[in-house]
Amino acid sequence: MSAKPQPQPQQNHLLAALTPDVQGRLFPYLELVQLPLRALLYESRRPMRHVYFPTDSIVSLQYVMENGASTALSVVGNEGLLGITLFMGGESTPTRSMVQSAGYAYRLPRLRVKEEFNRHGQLLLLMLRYTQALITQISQTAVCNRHHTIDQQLCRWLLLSMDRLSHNHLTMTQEFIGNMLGVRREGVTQAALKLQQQGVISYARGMIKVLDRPKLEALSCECYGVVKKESDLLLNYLPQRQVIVNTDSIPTAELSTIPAAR
Amino acid sequence: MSAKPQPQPQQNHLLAALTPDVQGRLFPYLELVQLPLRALLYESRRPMRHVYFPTDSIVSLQYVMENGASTALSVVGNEGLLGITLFMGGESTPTRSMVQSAGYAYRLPRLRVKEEFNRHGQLLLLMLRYTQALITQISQTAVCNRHHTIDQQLCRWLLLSMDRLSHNHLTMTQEFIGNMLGVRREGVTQAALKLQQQGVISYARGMIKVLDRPKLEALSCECYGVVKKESDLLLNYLPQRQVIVNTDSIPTAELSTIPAAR
DNA sequence: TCCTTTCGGTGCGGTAGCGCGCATATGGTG
DNA sequence: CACCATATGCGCGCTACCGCACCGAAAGGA
Repeated sequence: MSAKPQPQPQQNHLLAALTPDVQGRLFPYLELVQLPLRALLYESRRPMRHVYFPTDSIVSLQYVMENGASTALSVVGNEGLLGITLFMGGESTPTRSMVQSAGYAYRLPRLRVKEEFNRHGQLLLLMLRYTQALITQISQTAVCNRHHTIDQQLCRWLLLSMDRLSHNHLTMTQEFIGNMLGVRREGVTQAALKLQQQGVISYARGMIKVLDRPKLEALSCECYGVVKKESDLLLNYLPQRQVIVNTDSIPTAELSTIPAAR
Repeated sequence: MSAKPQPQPQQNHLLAALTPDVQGRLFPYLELVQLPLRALLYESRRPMRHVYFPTDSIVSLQYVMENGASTALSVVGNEGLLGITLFMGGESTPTRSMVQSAGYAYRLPRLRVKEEFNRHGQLLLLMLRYTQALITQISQTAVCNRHHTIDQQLCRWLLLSMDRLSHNHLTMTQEFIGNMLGVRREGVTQAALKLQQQGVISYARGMIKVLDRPKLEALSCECYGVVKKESDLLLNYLPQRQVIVNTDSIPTAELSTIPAAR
């Protein structure tokens, strides 16, 4: 957060994969927004106004139960987008989207998306493909929740998050990870301890560094591999063009934020 | 299975919701197939040739792990269709689809679906809406797997299955349900015993009867309600036309079957 | 500098669900 | 009618995880 980043639409793989003509139509309407940690892009059952394309932020989809406990269903970064409901035909979902790693995203008003969608072109195809990958990820979360230990799930979570970042460290507390996985903080502590003792990660007060990624993958359950493989298969785009865009004074999206994790 | 059923395309809600012109284009290509218990419509990572529209059968999507254990991700009956991957842009998925309650389904060759899909009309919209409902169901499975007891999950499962049948009895053993929920058979036995003692269900050797549905709903976790509500919201179609079609000597789809549950 | 808040580490009793082994009933088949 | 495969019931020890309570250390604000 110290050095000014230089977000550009093409950092998002979906935006980058569009052909110039589609980009020409859409990019003028893109709005760059800053996403602080814990901000909510969508709340459960509230109308959705934009579709978000993360560049260097990570957002997770979660379901919040009646008693307040939550579970993350998937992780979305620069490989994807948020707001699939808008083009799938609904207006809201029972899930919410929370920023899990601060950063930037471009967003497009609902109307523009629907407009472009109705042209039945490239954007439609891309979005559907991405939705398919998302379904795989949610499915695998279900499987993992049923069959695997917290240790394995932590590995999966770290890997999924790392894949969406350009560096090897994550800013999140164990309490936070517990909320994501839907387990106790103490459970995460135990799992993290084991990983640290094995030299796979190191951490301190909300900063986690991955030291040995191959080992992390080995310790993870098959779920990570399945999701990764399927995503790569589905989202194997054209090579991405590089465009340099310098930006300044980017607004923070007017979003509600989760207080402190209780 | 004693009395000959009279399947008709309109028993499937999605087919019924199509306007006559679309029906006119598609129905000539519909093929009625019989789906025996435990038949596999799709196997993991195998090419998919048809889209299936169940009339009175129930099919579940499941993921099979490397060690052979499985978990159901969702239940599909006459409210939906199987093979969303075909129009989402993939050719296969890591999940398989297994018949959970024998019956009939109409199927459409892949090519016809894609053709109609490319017209970007009603079928596209319907399918996307259904996909959204399916995502909700899979998500809720993930939540349920994490947070709820076997007792609650059994209730959810029974309710989801009942909603897709026109009668109040299910033909499935506890062993089978265990495979679906990804839990031990003994766990299901315990849960079923409790339900029977409370007079909510009665069962014997693979035949389960639901005696007190309201109580079943009360004993279920919130997951069932969320899925139901969201589906009703998304799939709230036009009133369905009734057409009587008499059929005879319906072929069984050439499908592989799971041996006996081990 | 002090004080408060946050983060991570630990221990303890309780429980849901697992793996396993075995007993019993029952419906279908020969 | 006899038999057998199948479906269900039950007990036992074990493990992963939970809820709770408490601690110390580090970070950060005043």
